[in-house]
Amino acid sequence: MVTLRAVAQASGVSVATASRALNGLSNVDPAKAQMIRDTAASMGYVPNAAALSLRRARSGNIGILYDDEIFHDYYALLLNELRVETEKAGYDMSIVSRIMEEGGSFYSHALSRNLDGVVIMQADFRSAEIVRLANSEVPAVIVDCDFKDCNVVLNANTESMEELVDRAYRLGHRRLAFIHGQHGNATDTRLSGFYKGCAEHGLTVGRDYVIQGVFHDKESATEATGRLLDLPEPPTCIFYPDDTCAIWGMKAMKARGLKIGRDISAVGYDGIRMAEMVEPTLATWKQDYRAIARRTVEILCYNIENPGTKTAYQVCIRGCFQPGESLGPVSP
Amino acid sequence: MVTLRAVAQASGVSVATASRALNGLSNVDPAKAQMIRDTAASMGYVPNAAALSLRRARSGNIGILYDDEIFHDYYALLLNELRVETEKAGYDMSIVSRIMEEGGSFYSHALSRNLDGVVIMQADFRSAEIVRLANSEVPAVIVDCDFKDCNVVLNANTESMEELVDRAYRLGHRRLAFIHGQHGNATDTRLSGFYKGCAEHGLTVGRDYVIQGVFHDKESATEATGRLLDLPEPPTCIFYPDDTCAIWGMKAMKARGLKIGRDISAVGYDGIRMAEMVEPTLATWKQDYRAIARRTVEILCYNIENPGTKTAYQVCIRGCFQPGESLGPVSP
DNA sequence: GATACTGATGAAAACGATTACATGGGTTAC
DNA sequence: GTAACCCATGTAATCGTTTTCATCAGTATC
Repeated sequence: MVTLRAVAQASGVSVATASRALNGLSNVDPAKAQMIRDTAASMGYVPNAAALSLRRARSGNIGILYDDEIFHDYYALLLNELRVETEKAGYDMSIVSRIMEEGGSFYSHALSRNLDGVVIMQADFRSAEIVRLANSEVPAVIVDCDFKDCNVVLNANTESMEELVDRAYRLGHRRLAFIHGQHGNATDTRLSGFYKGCAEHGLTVGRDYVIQGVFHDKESATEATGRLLDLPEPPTCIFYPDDTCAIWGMKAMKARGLKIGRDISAVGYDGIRMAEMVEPTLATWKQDYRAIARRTVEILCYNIENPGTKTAYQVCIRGCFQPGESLGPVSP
Repeated sequence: MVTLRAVAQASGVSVATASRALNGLSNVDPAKAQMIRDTAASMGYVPNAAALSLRRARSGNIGILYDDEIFHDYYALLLNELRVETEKAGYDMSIVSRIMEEGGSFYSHALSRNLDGVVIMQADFRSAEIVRLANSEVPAVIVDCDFKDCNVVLNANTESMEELVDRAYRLGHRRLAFIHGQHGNATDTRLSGFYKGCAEHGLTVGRDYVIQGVFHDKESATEATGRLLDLPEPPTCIFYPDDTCAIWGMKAMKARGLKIGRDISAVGYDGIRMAEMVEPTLATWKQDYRAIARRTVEILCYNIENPGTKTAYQVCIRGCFQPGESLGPVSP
């Protein structure tokens, strides 16, 4: 590790001058500055991040927090965009999960690591720990969970569900079912959009038509789909908590010999890549991953660069309907 | 940020004693030590990682390096397991991609960030930069590329392709085609396994039956599949560079009215989750993501904890065949 | 009772950078 | 010719830890 001191010695100047030259400060003789920069480059000098971080209480690191299961497509896609944006903004991205907790906490971890800011991407939003972190002095942005007095970037769950219902309605569907995920912000807002959309068209939603499932889960999707299809008056269109569930659901439909898009329709959520790969292609709601990441990092950076001014942005990213063969006109 | 000095003052001892107490060193009065620990806890003291890192030239950070496209399932799954393992080993995981490069390099980035070690997960392995990093004093493990004198964790590409060919052969397939990815370690070793497997069974492989495609790419998979099916004597079984390509290929087959698993067989690679979700399910080679990650981190940690002893482990992770409906007996 | 030893504690250096302040030579102004 | 000023440069403090070394009281040994 070649230090600034070494560069200074090699250049025959003090560390102060070397530092100034390398940082391009004005008050140093241009010729000498160039010489210093050259020697630094030739020696392969790179500033020590730890020293910098110590000196200016800034680490240049942004932490991405989540519980687990990063590999689901939604998270993978989002994470990828977050990485692009954080790097664009000049930060490194550390992903921190829960496993390391042996008495440690997200909050103290953030503090100890000097994380300049954190993105809470997926977590048990009801845990005291998350609440503490979100309301602490550490700049934070929460994705897809509506926290009071915090920066949140939300998906327009209610509006999107409404639009999906509307699209189904306009294709003639009148008996709509919704298999939703575990309760929480995302599910609750989606449910609300679902009911709202139905109400707007004067559709009654039977109690049996709304089933709680499990996000990304094969068994639950298969079972719930079966239960709906067994109803005396089965739905003509089923909404799923996410694309993965929808695809498993479609498998269950096919297994019963139903022709998807004609006998029955299926609608996913998230717009993962698989949606266009399955057959039939899955109609779904495509999240705008790039926009989510961009706004998240934007807000986070603003909070980092303006310490003291705690903001509470509430941004909503809409996304858009992604057509697919799985949603067809209701058969007469 | 509550510092050690503050804790020491509050406890009425020197920072040295406070440090010793918190680190559980023996030479401090037990009662006093407990008192110090209590005050530290009550004040919410957390050690400053930057200071630690500066003091002990260790950051507790492991860097995961790759070019881009982290969101493909293979990388997402691997990344997830890597995270689990690094956290188990007590490290944080930073993902570093290429975008930040504005004259900066992976190598100097690793140096400046005090990264204790790096995993080179995906990159242009021919670039001078990667070669320099891999051969530098920074502990490094390379995944799925065979570097001389470096720690590498490889997939048993040759053996797995051989086994896949053998399985197809035993199902009666005699005309095997291989759409492979861009050249590089993975592709070359797979090709070698493919030819070896064919040779063992005395199969001749026509020049037209081996096509260079593009990893994870829809267009290339579709086009190459079409080209193979248009041959006067089309293959009875097509191997693909990865599952994504195989799935697109299957779509092309279906589009021609072929019944997959009977008229034609398709075999993927990687064993991503989508493989069991498509219809027909995709026969593929399932990577042992957990084992890859475990060994990678294990070797990396060994190198970190034994500085100076540069190892050059060559570990091979086998994975296993994952059956699927897409590979069936050849029709008579 | 003097000497050596032990064990707890504190003072201070060190890690590698930035930066406030001091210094000193050269220029300008009267 | 002297005062005032400017600009380049160096000295040293600082960030929060760990750790070496010194100190000092108490105890054991002869």
